[in-house]
Amino acid sequence: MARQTQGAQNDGRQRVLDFITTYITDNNVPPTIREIQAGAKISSTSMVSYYLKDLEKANLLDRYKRRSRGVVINDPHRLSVRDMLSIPIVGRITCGAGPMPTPDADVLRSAEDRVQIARAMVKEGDDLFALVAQGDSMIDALINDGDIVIMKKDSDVKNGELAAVFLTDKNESTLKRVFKEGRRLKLKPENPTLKPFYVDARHAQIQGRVVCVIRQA
Amino acid sequence: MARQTQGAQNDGRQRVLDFITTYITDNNVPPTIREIQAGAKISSTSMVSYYLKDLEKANLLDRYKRRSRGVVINDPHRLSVRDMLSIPIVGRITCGAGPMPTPDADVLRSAEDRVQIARAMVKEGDDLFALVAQGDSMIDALINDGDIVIMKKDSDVKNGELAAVFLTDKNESTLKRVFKEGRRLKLKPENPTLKPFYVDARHAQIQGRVVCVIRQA
DNA sequence: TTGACAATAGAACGCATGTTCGATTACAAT
DNA sequence: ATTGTAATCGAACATGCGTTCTATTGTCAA
Repeated sequence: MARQTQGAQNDGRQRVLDFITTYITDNNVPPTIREIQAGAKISSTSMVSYYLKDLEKANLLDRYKRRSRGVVINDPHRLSVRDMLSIPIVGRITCGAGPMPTPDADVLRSAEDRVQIARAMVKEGDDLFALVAQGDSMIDALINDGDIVIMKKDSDVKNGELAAVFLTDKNESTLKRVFKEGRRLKLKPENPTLKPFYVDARHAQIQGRVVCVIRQA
Repeated sequence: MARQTQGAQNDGRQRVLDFITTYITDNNVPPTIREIQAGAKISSTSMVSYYLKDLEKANLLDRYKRRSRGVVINDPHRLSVRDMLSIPIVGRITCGAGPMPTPDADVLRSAEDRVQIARAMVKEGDDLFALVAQGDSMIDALINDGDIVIMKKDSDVKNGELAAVFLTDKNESTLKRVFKEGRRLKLKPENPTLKPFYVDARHAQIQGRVVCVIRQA
């Protein structure tokens, strides 16, 4: 059974751990020993050090020795800013007439609206931009009005990837799964109830590959 | 025109700013003056201080006086851990027979798989859980096999919200926009090409509201 | 009780780190 | 050249902050 003091000690330990956690999320910086002492109501810095050593042994946190604010929470679920991407929304897609807006450097930088997504959600983090779907014209790609489509700029895609294709003869863009079949492209709607169709590869121009679709309620 | 030295100074300033930015994303902690000095190749700590004062005046960063590592980048695009949510994936939905898995406390805590999304993406951050769509049975909700559906647990929804409804007489769940019309519910597919249908409110049980749908390529 | 040991205090020690300041150099305008 | 100002340097100074050490108390087992 647990000793009486064990309870008190765990209390202190827990308070320290909790304080550090909330302090980091609030301040984006770990606290100092003395800040922990004050915030977690510990009676002395040596007690904080004592608990810290304990928590480190229990693998609940890591420490950088002799470095100021050198304590990090050891939680696999814990997120860091590295895990997030902020992607500029460069325009709208109608999937109707005309090519879709392509992002140049200026637009990317000046973009006010952005989507934040987890880096884990996409394989590659470069050359990404986002578009807002407009209208019902992309139902067959399972994309609804208002959906945010995150794309990677690319002029070529692998077989079976969902991509934006500009059809020069029809002067319109469309989102389909692309399969190269000799001189023609098979364009397969994302909607499995619809049939694929075929176009001449010379009249099709790949604009980018769909990386992620986000629909907010 | 700019002076010759102006260029050199801006170089230093820029190097300092860049170093701080990358240091923070790498270490989750701002650097010390001397770390900046070494990392940005500045010749003395007083020069770092000089640049820092400049950058602060230019509103590119904020500082906490006399605090170790007391420098923060002032970038509205910059994210912090507060901006993110980590949502447990509690199971799969087939939208076929049976109710969909509902999350109890145990499942939530033990969930290994999680989705990270920006807090800005959802209005409320509590009581969220995620499901992975399975099969093609939710095409009329514009949800595809493998999509991640983020839901808020709730037994009631506002008119017009996309919700998971369990139909007791058919013993199956479905995702539809729900409109209360007296004693019956209008269930409208998210797919605008499909017609809504009606059920008796006594045979329908709302399980939660769809907050966000994420499709990865 | 007594011995062993965890828990606690308090303070001092020493390196880490932000700050300051006088001296020096570089450059542009006069 | 001269002068004013920005840029730079080096070093000292003053805290900030982690660490350590000794002494004391509390608790359990024998």
